[in-house]
Order: sequence, then structure tokens, then C-alpha cells
Amino acid sequence: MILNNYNKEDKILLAVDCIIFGFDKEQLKILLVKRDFEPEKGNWSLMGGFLKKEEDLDKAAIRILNHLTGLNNIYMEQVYSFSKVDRDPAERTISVIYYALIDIASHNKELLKQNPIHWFNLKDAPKLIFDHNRMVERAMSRLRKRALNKPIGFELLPEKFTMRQLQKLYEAILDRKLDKRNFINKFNSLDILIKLDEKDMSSSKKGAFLFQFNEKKYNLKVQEGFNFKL
Amino acid sequence: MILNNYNKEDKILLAVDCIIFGFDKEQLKILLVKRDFEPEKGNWSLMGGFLKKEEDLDKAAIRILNHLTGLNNIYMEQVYSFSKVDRDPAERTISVIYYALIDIASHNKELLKQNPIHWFNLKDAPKLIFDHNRMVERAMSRLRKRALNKPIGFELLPEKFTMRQLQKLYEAILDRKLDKRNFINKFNSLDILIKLDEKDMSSSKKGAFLFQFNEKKYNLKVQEGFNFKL
DNA sequence: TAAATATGTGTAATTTTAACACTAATATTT
DNA sequence: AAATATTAGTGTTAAAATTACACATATTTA
Repeated sequence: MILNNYNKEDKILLAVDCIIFGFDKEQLKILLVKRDFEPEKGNWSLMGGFLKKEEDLDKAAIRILNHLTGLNNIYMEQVYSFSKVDRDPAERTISVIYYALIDIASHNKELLKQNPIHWFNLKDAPKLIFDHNRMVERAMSRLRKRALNKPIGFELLPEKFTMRQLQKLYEAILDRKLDKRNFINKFNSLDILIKLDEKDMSSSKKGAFLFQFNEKKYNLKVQEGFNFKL
Repeated sequence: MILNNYNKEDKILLAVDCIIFGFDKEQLKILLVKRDFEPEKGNWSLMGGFLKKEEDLDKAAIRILNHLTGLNNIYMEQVYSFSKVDRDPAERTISVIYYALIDIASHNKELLKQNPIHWFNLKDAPKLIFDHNRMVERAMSRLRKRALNKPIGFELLPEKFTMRQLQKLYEAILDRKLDKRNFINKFNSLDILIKLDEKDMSSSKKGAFLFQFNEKKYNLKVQEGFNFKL
């Protein structure tokens, strides 16, 4: 009745496109690539590639990210599949999008090797090929939801960070100012940060204490039913 | 650099599987189909089909739902893509899942025409083929999120409903008891229901007032920044 | 030693959520 | 005709969460 004969069915190209978010002290950024073949040669694009027969989508996303940036062990998450018939004028292609989160500072060396890729501030990213701008929007909205429901600094900040950096990150993702005291109070009440003795002296004369995520404690609490909620 | 040559790439079968949720006074249900071909012939399965070259995923989901149930104008939403290499032993297939919401009572005539399909209570649904049980779980978790962030009765209830029915629906989706008075107070404060003069006499001697969603008002409020939050 | 700069801290008011129990209407039974 | 059984309908109070808000501290540089 349903899938009665696999052989008759259409087979289709399946692309994976990656929305790579990075954070660098102040601004939320996105990594784009200059496309070097037709159609749309020379225009800015997300990083993409095609799914191979012998890999699943998660693997493909990891492979594509790694191939284009050299990066490994990056947090990625599937977001949505785009499938308008004419979305790619060259050929019918479905694109499954993934977003990635990167702490720019601690990965910049690897990245800089690569040629035609560039970090843009999310706010002034250029027009992208095909439906890629809409993909970015959707990934962004997913990122926003995630930020409210899971701690996000694990991936998008250096291992040690100041409260102010953490706050800036949340402000960038949520795109609104947060109150300094309320933010700190809130995070303290969640009790998933470790305050270090070290200070970061780069941002002020007084210096600011560094913190770390207590991932172990966080995971334990989650197991016990804890629900992060900013 | 990236997608350098479309022709070299693998093309793959793309399935769409539908998780069809229904509600019937008390219970959240799911519509399943008995598979009538190999592999897994005779076992219960989600409704599925393959994407055709000339349609996008949303269209395919609508077509599949309609073909198997006769239903039209049903709310559907894309959830996630499943892609494990060996998920379908017959052939490499990616499956994009959609969930649908149906008011069972007002559609049962159309549905009953169809042969090997059956409503199961979600709680005692059978083991399904392939990764379909995991698909149901994921769709369910998406439905739960949606219920907390958007009014859901538009699709899963008859046009006119009692407060008690609405509450039962939310209880079924969220899988926990809610307090009657708090629930009503909350919904009243949202101010998106119309209280009718009519009563439903089927559930009690006293009768219960019927309500309707005020979709126009709801949409207006959303435009003005209103955020439904149960 | 004065000025400049970013850090760090607590309380009170407001809003939201959660807990909770009785009366009303009416059909059915005795 | 009265008693009973059943679901509908309604408000208040306590607790918790969120928001708003201002000044002293440490240190470098002028």
C-alpha cells in the first residue's frame, strides 16, 4: 500500500549546509565561504556539501565542517530541511541544515589557514546565495531557543570566562540587554559555575574573576531532573 | 571548492513519514498503518511515502497524508530527519518526519473508509518498524513544546469545545494533571477564547458552556508582540 | 593624588505561579 | 417529591520568580 516499490521512486541529491556561529568577546559571528563555481560563483554562501551513501547526516555535517575549517569536536545540531523545488537552480537538491557553535579565539589558528572563508558579524552579513539567508534565520531562532533552555557557554566561550563575557554572549544571542545583577544572581542560583581564583586583567584595571562551567555537576543535576532555564 | 560537481554525488531515496496525532475526548492517539509488503510486512508503521522530484517536503507530507486518509487541510509541521545508514534494511533511505494534528471526531467518517489503519492510544501503541518508535518520541516532544508556546486547540479539538475538554487535551499532551481553576484563570487571562451561549450537555447534567478560539484576535495579538505561554 | 574605568554586590516591589474547597445546576433514583 | 449523584463553575492567599534599581571597590594612568 505505501512504499510499495522502492525502485520506482525518485532519488535526489541531499546537501548539508552548516551555519557556523562564533563568538568573539562582543559579537555573534557567522562563518561564510566565497563560492568558487557556478551558479552564483563569487557570492557568499554557507558551507555545504553532499551527503554520501555510506554516512548519516550527523557524520556528513561533521565531515563538511572539518573539511572546510579543519575543526574537530564541534557541537552541531540538526535544524531543518529546505526543499523548495527550485531552491538550487543547478539541480533539484534538498538541504538539511546544521548549526555549529565555536569559540573563535581558541580556534582561530586552524581557521586562518583556510582561504576564502570569512567571519562576518551576524548583523552585517552579506546577502547569501539561494535560500541561505533564510537558513541562517532559522538556525538563529533555534540557537535562541537553545540558549534559554541549555547552558551555552560550553561551546561558544573559552574554557575560562568572566561573568561579563557570559552576559555579553547571552545578550548577543538574545539580542537584548540584560541586567548585570539579575544575570549574575540568576546564574549563581543555577549553581553550575566554578569561580576560579584567577582574574582576567584584559578588560579592566580591577580585573574580573574567571569562571568555568562545572559540566560534571550540570550533568548530574540534569539527571536528577534539573532544568536549565535562563 | 565545495559543491564542485553535482554529477559525482550520490543520490538517495527520501521518505516522508507522518506522525498523526489525534485527540478524542480523553486520550491522545496516533494513527498507524499495517505494512503490507516486505520488509516487515504485517507490522505496524507510520504512514510514509517517498518525495517526488517535482514537489517539496511540505507538499509530499500533505500528499501522503491525503492519499492514506483522505484528509485535507490538516496542520502539519516538519520535525526532524532520520538518516542512520541501515535504518531501512531494504535500501538506504533518509526519512523526514512530519507530525499532523487531527480532531478525530470531526474526521472519523473520512478515516473509517480506509482499511488497514488504526488509532492507537499513544500510551499503548505497538512496537513499530525500523526507527519509527523513536520518530514518535521526537514528534511527541516537539508537540509538547508547541503546546506550551502556541494555542493548540485549533487543530486538535472540534470548533466548539468545553473548558474541560481543552484541559484534558493539555493534560494528555503534557502528560500531567493540571489544576482546573488555575487552567481556566490562565486561559481567561490570555483572552483568546470566545464564550458561547451554547452548552454541551453530553458530559454532565448541568451542561458545560462551549468556547471557540478567537483566531482573529489571537493573530492580531501575536502581531502586536503577544506571546502565548501556558 | 585625582580621575577614569570596569567590577561586584543586595533589597524591595511586582508579577506570576501554585495550592486549595465549596456552591450550582440538573438528571436520576428512591 | 425529596434525596442523591455528577460535573460545572468560581476567588483568594501564600510562595516563588522576576524585575528594577545605585553605589562602593580596586587599580591604572594622567
